[in-house]
Amino acid sequence: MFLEQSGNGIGFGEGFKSMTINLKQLSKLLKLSPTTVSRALADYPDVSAKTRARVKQMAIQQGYQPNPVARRLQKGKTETIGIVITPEQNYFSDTFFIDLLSGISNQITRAGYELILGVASDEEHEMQSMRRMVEGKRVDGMILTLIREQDPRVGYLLDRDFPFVLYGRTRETRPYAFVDMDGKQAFEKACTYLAGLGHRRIALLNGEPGFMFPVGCREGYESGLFLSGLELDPDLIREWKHKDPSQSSYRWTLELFKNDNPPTAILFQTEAVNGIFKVLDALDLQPGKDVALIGYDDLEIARIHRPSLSVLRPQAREAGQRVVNILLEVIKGEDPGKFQEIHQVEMVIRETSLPPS
Amino acid sequence: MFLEQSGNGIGFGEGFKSMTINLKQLSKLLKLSPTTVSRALADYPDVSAKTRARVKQMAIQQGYQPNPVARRLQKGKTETIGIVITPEQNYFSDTFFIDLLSGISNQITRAGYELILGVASDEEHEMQSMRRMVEGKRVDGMILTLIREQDPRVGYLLDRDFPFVLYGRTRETRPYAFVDMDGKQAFEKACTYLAGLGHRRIALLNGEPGFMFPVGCREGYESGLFLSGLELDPDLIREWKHKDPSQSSYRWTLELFKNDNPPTAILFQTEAVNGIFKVLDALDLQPGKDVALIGYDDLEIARIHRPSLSVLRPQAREAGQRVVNILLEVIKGEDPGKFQEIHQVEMVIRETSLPPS
DNA sequence: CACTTTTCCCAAAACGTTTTGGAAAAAGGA
DNA sequence: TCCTTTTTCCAAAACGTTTTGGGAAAAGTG
Repeated sequence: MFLEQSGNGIGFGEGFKSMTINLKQLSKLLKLSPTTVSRALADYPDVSAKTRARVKQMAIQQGYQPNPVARRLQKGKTETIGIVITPEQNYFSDTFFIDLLSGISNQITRAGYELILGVASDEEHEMQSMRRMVEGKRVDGMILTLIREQDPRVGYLLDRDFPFVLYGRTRETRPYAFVDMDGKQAFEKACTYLAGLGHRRIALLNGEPGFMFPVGCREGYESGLFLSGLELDPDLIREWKHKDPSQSSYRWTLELFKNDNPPTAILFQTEAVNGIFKVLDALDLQPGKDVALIGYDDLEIARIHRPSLSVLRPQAREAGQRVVNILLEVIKGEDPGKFQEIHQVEMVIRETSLPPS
Repeated sequence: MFLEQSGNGIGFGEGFKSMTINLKQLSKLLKLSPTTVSRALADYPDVSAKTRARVKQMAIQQGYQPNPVARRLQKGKTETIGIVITPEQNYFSDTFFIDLLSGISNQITRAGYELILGVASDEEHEMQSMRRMVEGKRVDGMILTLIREQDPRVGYLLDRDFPFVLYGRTRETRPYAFVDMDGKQAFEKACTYLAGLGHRRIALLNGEPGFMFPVGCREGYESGLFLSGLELDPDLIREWKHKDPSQSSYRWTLELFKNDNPPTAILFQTEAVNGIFKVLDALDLQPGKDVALIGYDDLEIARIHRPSLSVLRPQAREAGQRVVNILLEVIKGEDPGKFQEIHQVEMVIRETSLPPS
């Protein structure tokens, strides 16, 4: 046996397993009861300052760390939170998502919790993976991303009073906790900015229908047009469809320019970025000069590209941290309805947002 | 209190917490001892077929699932395996990595295990995150990716006999388990293929130095040249440097064509894909027609691009599944040295690998 | 029928913590 | 000095499983 081999020759000498000391052994070393040692380490007031110091010093010296599994059993908590990702939406390969995940992970670690990850190929497996975590008592709370307008996961969790926080929002009347980016404000701001530069034909390449986020973006776009005194032209709006290859971001953008009266500016979601650059290249249009562009998400390519791309920049890391902090509160028993945050999105003006030529 | 509220009004009636039944309650319902119920569910032979059936039926009816935390404590295993990702390397946004992760996750779930995820910003935090998992007794084994030539993680884990499997390889003489892609064979194959088409100036845009994978790729490239009777021109080799913006894939590719005698074909790693397309566009060179291209990883863009991109396609999902199966064996106590797999990489010829014009 | 074997079940211990409910010792008050 | 209060510690129970080590009943065997 590979791991067990070094278990215990003479008492507990060397090797991996024996490097790890438990509470009973530590208390024996200190000639104290496990109770006292446990309470000393947890800073209970009913242990004297002197012994507390002694205990802590010995704990450090011996490299004692309480066994998390045992603590979880006793405390009746898993100290674990779950998330399920769906690689099908290429959403996942956005740096934005990595930033979100990074914020989530770091905050969870800071709290002494664990993040368990499920990878699901579609909606059905997504639900299945979540149910396994929830009903299998594997997590204390769930984080949900990529929220749909009608999202069965939210109803499921609300029905059983299970703690969760959304990154995003859904159509649900019961109160629940969420952190969302203000897509409406962002697109409104970008739209009025472009209109302020003199653009009159502003297109929107929006995210996939069915998801909640594009709804707000469209509202912001329409509101931006209205505030600028511009008419809405339905022909200037395109929606990404992930499953439909005939709607690839390339063809999608191309159609826009087949218009008799093509746009002079484009607002777009991340999904469109590759297609847009290719189409502009193909049509020999200079980004910024011939067509103004403002994208969503500050991808690496947006900074590196020449001309550099103006973008709406969500603070994904910060949002991830907030999601975790809120979830921990909800797990503690706080009312989830108290935690409904809408974060502002910064607009970063670079080189692709010039006035029309 | 939000979650606790429904705990126990009359015995245990309704609400989330009470939906979940434990072994003792189940055994009471069956008028059996917890021992027997536990053993019935685990298919021990010392419980009669009749009662086993009765137990299983009741378990299903009551939706009983053993509390994983309690089982872990008793079994002395966490039933959990850990992985740490580093978003800094933009490696992580490859669909390849998602495929790998997807294979890993699914296989782990199938085994009834859990995958816990750490996100680290640099090498130091990577190590720190791993140590927390290992020394904190939070996992039974580790999966390592993005392996460097000298990788301290491997020595650390070997030193304490802790189970782990590498996706990739490193320079380490002690035996350890790994699953690696045969980059050497892949690049040799691609190189000889291009040479066979008549190309004489074949460039290599390789991955970041310090990592192990590009080493094999370069070997394969050199071996491919040799087998085809071509001379190695150091000027046709470029290496990606993530931290150095002056070495962006764009400038990187551009340099290649500043050569008096530019390449007629390019072999490249994923990191280069954006830069290559941009440079070719800028120089007005048609991929395939003017310059033959074979990339690594079957990214979405490789299929969608016109002309579609010939690639070397690693089977990341399958590799992820193997990694998990091997790790489970190693955790069981099998000798890790027995598990050293090098997987072949398929070459997919599409439209960018034509003879020189 | 008496003895052995097989079948079927279970009480108790164990995993490593934290919490509960004291109890002994020290300190304070009269 | 005696009683009360505070300080400091600890034994035992609990969390929900699985494993250990039988033991009673049923089934074979002669």
